[in-house]
Amino acid sequence: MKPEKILNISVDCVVFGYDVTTKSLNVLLIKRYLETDNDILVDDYVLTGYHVYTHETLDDTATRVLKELTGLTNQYKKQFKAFGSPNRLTSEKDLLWIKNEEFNSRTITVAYYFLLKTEDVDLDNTNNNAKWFPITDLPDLGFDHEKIIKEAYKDLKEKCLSEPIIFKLLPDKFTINDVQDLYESILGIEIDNRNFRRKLISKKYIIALDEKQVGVSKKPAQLYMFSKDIYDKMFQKNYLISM
Amino acid sequence: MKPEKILNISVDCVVFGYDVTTKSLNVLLIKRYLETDNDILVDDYVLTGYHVYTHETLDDTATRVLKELTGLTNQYKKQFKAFGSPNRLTSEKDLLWIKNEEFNSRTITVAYYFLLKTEDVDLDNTNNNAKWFPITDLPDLGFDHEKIIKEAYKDLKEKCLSEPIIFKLLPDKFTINDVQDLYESILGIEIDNRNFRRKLISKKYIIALDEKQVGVSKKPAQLYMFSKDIYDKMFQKNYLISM
DNA sequence: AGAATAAACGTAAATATGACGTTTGTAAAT
DNA sequence: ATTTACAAACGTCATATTTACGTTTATTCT
Repeated sequence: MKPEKILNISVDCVVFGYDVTTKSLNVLLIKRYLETDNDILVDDYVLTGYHVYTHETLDDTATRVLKELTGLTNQYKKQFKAFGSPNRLTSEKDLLWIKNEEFNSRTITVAYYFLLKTEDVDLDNTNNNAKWFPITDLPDLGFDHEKIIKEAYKDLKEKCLSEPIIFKLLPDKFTINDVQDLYESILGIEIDNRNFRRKLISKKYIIALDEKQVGVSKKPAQLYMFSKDIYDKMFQKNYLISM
Repeated sequence: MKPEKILNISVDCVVFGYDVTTKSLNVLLIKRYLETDNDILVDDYVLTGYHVYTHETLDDTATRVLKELTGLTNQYKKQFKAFGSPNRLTSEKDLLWIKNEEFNSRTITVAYYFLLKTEDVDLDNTNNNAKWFPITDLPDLGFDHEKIIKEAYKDLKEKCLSEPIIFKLLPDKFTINDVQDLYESILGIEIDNRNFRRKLISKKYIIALDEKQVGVSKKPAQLYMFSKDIYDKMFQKNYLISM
């Protein structure tokens, strides 16, 4: 009962970043481009990913990918799914590209997503042609990366309803409306501001700071922070059966 | 940027089965045994898993594993995590076993869990020495399979709070108390029967049948079924932000 | 000083939850 | 045939949460 052929494993990373000013949930993608004398053969975007070294854990590989892409470490990451359909990479474009990169069988990938602030990434300092795209307006994507992004997004949607991971996407100091805007961006829904406000402020782990927004042209909003310590202490998760 | 060494991939499956009569959530495990003339070298249990063929998807592999283990197809399955630490398989027992089976590098595994009814599995018809163990009383486990089972269980606990997957573990016709017992088994909590009853019956997708239990020595309980159709139709999931 | 506007607060009805006590229907025992 | 045992099934009330709105306040800009 041996496999017919040895398989190759890589880790692909969906990097989510939230831009507070434009209120846009973005994905970081890198440009793929290949041309002959008179033809553009490949011109689209892909996720970053590397092959897994045998001496490292899958988490290590993901961390390495993010480091090389953004220079960042210690960002929230989650392994959300492995993709391994045998015909993942059969489009002409992808085969061309794989030859070009001298890979020979990039079949199975373990996918992670990262949550960070767009402002923490200095795109000019990355060697890759990396660029942010709103999750609602993705470009042409290579391989099966559109599918991978969709699945990551789906997982993020679910996860942000049961855990306070949303704060990983926000600056340390934020307004109530920032949080609401982010929820609305992720879930694609509208939320009543008055009710949302009341509910969020009532949480013990949402701490009002002695600070307000500066440089805004209207009434400046109160700034808050998220206390992971307090959240962890009251960690008796809401085990209500809601179906 | 090539990997130092080609990696091998397998799929391991955690098969959960619920036994309505004993009210026990069980895991199906297979016996691992190896001895020399005067020594027992390996004597424990493991999950079933196979290597991934290049022509099949990961889902296919999982389906194949379940089929060969139980004869069943079309059971609920979920890919919940990939495990790939480089030192997963370093215990003496495991190395011995791997040599014995002529595997040479079983390093990365994509793990699935299945949900089914214990009554659907005919253990006498399986060639493997398969046996059910209560999740609360697992035997000695080989490889890193205890960790994998724990993660599967954790995922199941979370999942059953947000989706009606619990009915995959129950017979088509069940009583309200069956459902409560199962929730209690999975979550390890006690639930007030009167409140649970009220809540469950109020769901439109829980259909009262024109049938009652037979062969019980007390007041026979009303039987119900779960309507996936109705559930799917009212699929506007409870997008409440509960943190 | 006044206008404009986002931030922040308030209220009342409807719904859901949590913690209990009570009644009912059936099989088995007498 | 009546009684008994017992799980199934129903009921109630106080409290908490949600939903759906209207109103006030603080600040910047003109």
